[in-house]
Amino acid sequence: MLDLVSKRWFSDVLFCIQEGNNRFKLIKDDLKYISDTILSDRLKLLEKYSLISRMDFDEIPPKVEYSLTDKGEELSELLGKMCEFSDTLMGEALARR
Amino acid sequence: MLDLVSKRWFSDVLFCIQEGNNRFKLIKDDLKYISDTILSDRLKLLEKYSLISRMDFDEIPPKVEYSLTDKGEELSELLGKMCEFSDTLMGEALARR
DNA sequence: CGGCATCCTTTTTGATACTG
DNA sequence: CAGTATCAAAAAGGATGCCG
Repeated sequence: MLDLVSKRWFSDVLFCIQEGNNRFKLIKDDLKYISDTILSDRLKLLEKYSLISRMDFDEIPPKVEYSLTDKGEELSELLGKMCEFSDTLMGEALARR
Repeated sequence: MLDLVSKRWFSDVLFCIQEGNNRFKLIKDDLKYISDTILSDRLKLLEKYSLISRMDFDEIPPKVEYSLTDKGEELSELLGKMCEFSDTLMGEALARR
């Protein structure tokens, strides 16, 4: 799990979907500097561990929608806590300089 | 923070110290495959963010003891929760194969 | 639009030897 | 004992071009 969330962009993609960016392009545009390769990989990982679900409409041009599963929401909350914790930590580390 | 915990051995070292391995060599022996370089680096990071405290006895041969700070304990708990969560996730992912 | 394959760059990790 | 310095290896990330 730690290996997972520690991957660059992983949490970003998760949070991004949570905020309603449910299409490949939407996520890509929202995150700006993520590459196709990485976004694709992270989506697969998220799906592999049932953190998101992938809905393919089988249309041309392709249309695919992503959404968080309950587990995804749960993880998102945990990560949120880590981020809060992180903020206080980093704040103090900065103040100490 | 995520960048931090995602580094290889980072959480291992944290947990290891929590379990009472308070010396460089003890940690190294307990984790077996960690290199000096990495252990040294992780200890510095942990100290930098006040997750552990480093007590140097200024003896020869050198004697240094590490222990978790309150923040370290807090992080350790959060990581514990992530691991629990992870276990159920991975279990299910395995069961699905 | 939603990707994958290829190739290249950057970052991280690790092995070894050495020091106070 | 508790590290550091140096260098080599591996992993991760990214740019580009292409496809159904």
